[in-house]
Amino acid sequence: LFAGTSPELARALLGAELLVDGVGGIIAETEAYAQYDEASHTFRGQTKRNAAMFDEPGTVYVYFTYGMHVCMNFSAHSKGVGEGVLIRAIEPTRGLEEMWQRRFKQPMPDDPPHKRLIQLTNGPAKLCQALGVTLADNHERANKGRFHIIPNQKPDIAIMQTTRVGISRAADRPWRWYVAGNAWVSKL
DNA sequence: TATCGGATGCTCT
DNA sequence: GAGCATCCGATAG
Repeated sequence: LFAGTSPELARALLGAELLVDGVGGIIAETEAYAQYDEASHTFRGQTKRNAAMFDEPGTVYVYFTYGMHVCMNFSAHSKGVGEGVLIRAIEPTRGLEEMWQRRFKQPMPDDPPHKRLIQLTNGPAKLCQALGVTLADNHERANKGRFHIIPNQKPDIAIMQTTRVGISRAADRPWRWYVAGNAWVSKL
C-alpha cells in the first residue's frame, strides 16, 4: 500500500480508516507531495525536519507550521525518496468524545451540533489536534505503534481530483483528492 | 456566504 | 528577514 508513488497512495488512502490509539475516522481528503515537486518540503533535499519523508514507506511525518499547528503525512514510495501524502480531512468514526475534548477543551454535549462535528476534523491541523498527534509522533510507523490504517473496504467510492490547498509553488499540479460529497472535506 | 487579518515560531535564505 | 502543506473570529454584503 505505502510502497506506491505519492499520487497512488493519496488515492488509495481515501476511504481507509485512520486510528491513533483507537481514535479516528475515515480518510476523506489527501494531497500528494514528491521530491521533484516544488511544493514539497523535500524539494531541496533531506534535512532533519523532513527526514521522515525519506524513511520507509508508511513512516509518519509530522511537521510544525504557522507557529502553532502540526500536520501529518505518511511517507510513500521507498526508503531514500522524499515522497509522502498529507492527510487533510477525516470523517470521525471512533472516539468522538475524546476528539471533542481535545479540539474544544470541553466535554461533548449530548446532542452535538452537526456543524460543530464537522469542524472537529475538516482540516490537516484540526485532525491532528483531534487525534492527539504531536511532533513526538514524527518517525512513528503505520500499523506498528499507535497509528493504524484499515484499508478501504468499498471499491466504488466516488473520488474528486483538484489542485492542492495553501501552496504557492506548483499550484497547478492536481494532486489533491477527496471523497465526493463528504461533509468533512476542507474545501470544494 | 465570502473575504481579511492576526496569532505565533520554526526553517531556510 | 521572508515565508509558511493553517485556523478562527470579525466584518461586509
